[in-house]
Formats: sequence, C-alpha cells, structure tokens
Amino acid sequence: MAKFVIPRKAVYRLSLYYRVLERLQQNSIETVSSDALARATGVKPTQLRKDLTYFGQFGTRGLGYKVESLLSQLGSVLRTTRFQPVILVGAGNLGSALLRYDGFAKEGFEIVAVFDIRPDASKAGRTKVPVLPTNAIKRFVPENGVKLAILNFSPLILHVPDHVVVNNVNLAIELENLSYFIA
Amino acid sequence: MAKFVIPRKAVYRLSLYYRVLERLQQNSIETVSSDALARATGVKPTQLRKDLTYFGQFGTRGLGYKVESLLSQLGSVLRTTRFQPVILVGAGNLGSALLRYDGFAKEGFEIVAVFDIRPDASKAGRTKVPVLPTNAIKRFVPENGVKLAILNFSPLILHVPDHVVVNNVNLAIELENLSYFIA
DNA sequence: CTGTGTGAAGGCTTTCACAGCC
DNA sequence: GGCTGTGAAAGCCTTCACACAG
Repeated sequence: MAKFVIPRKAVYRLSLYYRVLERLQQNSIETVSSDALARATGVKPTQLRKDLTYFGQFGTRGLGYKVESLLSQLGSVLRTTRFQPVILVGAGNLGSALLRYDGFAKEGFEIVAVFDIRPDASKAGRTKVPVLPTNAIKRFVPENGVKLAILNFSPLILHVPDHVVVNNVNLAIELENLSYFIA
Repeated sequence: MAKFVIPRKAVYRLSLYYRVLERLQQNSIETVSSDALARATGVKPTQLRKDLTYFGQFGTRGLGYKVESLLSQLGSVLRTTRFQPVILVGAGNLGSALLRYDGFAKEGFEIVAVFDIRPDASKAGRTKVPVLPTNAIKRFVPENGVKLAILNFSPLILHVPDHVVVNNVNLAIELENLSYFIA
C-alpha cells in the first residue's frame, strides 16, 4: 500500500465517505453504489472509485459496495488517525469556543492544551485544559506525547519542522475568499 | 483582467498577503520584497509574485513592493468581497459559538441568520440573530439580499445551484485528515 | 547587482473511457 | 445490463529559469 503516492485530498474525502456510510448503516441500508455515495458526499462517482483504489478494492462489480464492509475497511484506514492528542494555537474567541465544542471529543480527539501569546486566566475560565504561553509549545509537545497535530486559530504563520503538521484555520479569510467568487 | 483564469487558491492567498501587509503598515514598514512577504505568509516567493501577476504589476524591480500601495491595490481587489451578508447553516455548538465570535464583524461580514434542522429557542439564546429552520433558506436568501455566501457547519452536504458558493467547515474532519499524515 | 515579471516545465489531481466482473 | 476498477488524458496549480527593469 504505497502510502506516499496517495493524494492528500483523497484521504480527506475518505473521512467524508466514512461519515455518510455511518448514516447509511444507521438506516439499515446494506449496499450502496459509487454513484449514490458520491452524490451524498458531493463528489463525482469516478473520483470516489479512484479514491478507494488507492487503498484497495472494496466493491463488487455490478452491485456496489457493502455498507458494513466498506465502513469497517475505511475505518481501519482512518482508525490509526483517531485518538490523537491535539493542541490548539490561539485562545481567542474562536479558539476558546472550540474548547467547549464537544464534537472533537466525540470524534476521538482530545485537546490537551491551548497556547496563546497572552495566556490570561480569564481565557482558561470554564475549562480544565491549560492555557499556556505560545513559547511553551516546543517543550510541551514532546513531553506530552502530542504527535504534532496542530490546529492554528491565531493569525500567525507557524514555522515548524517538516514532520509537524499544522492546519491553519482562519474563518474570516475563508469567508472573504468565498465571497470573492460571488457574482 | 481575465478573472476566470485566476486560480482559486491564488485569491485565497491574496487575503493572507493583505493581512501581513496590514501588520507591516502598522509597524511603519514602507517596502517589502516578495521574499520577505512570502516567508511571512508561509508561501514561496515565486508563488507570491505569480499570484500578484494575475491581478497586475505592483512591484518595482530591484526594490520590492511599496507596502501602502500594494495594500490599497489588493484592497481594491478584495474590497468588493467585504461587507457581504452571510448565513450560517448549522446552529450546533460550533455554529453558535461562531455567532458570538466577533472576528467576522471586524472583517466586515454580518451574519444575518442561522439555519438549523431543529431551531429550538435555546439556541437563539443570547443573540439577536434569528435561528430558522433549514427549509427556510430558499425564501430567506433572495428576500434579504444575501448574495449567497454560505458557511456550512452542519454535517450535511448542501446541494445548491451553481451560482451559490458554499464553504463546508467540519473541523473534526479537518483534524482527522490532519492526523492521517502524522507518522 | 538586486529583485520583479513571466513563459515554459513539472507535478499533482481530476476526469475520461473503457475493460472486466457479477 | 449494471457497476466497479483503472490506465491514459486532461486540467489545474506550482515551480523553475531567466529576461528585464531600477
């Protein structure tokens, strides 16, 4: 399974497929075609099939995919990626709102710490998660088994070593960008 | 200015450049090279220059870019995209946290309504923004001058006409995806 | 000689077209 | 006949190499 040749975006979509499959299973639907699954996910059927082939052959020609089996197989691809300790950078309004967002916990991610340039007590407030100064990241990460998944809500660009993966989240920019494409 | 040939991602980065330039201006820095601006934004210098050429020629060879002038020119490219009324889909924990997030207002976006499948009163709670049932979107949008910038925090795929631009935000998926690339 | 502007090359991702299996 | 699996083609975006201006 040549992991390095798999497009990033294909992996991303795997998560989308997984979620739709969960819903199908809840509704006792047993098989699904690439066409139906693709439409529910907002992608093209050929893309879905292509994405799956990066990881193996899961379907039956002429029939489609067994929901349960595909779910468990995608699960085992994604499983390794769950239950990761995560840190947040930026404890502003958005970052601290996310601390109270239980969606992460449901998905198996534990936010173990938040970092902010000015970590004042008020921000920690209602949560048990420590709010630490940004410059403490370097020490914290190896000491706490954070395998370096970082969600960055601050307006700063984090310069990190190659093995560190950062996801920058700036919703205002997302929006601005979005609206550029309006008429 | 052949707008249709401009890569989406280039437009996105324009917003990033704009923000860094604002900071530079606040610090009374007058000129900046593509190299410095690129590093501050986390992109490659050639990419920055290429991005800018989609919109015109803003620099001086051998010297760099005048911060103020570039700022105002990028501003006029992006300006049209600001002060757009926006609707949110999904009033769960994350969506309602965002209602209290003042970052959007600062950037010139006004959230005019939130839609949710089950719009119970508790969700509206502390805010003035109405929480409406999802099926009211169709009527609401044209009636309220929403030019269809939609931030979707629900786990649903929104099927919309081509002229509608949707930004799907599912942070749990972002994270899951992020962690796939860790060791 | 420094640093921008840009055609051309390269790389990555999506889409096509159709072979292969149920 | 229906639907998956997949090499090949197309499309999109990034990077390179260098011309050109100050």
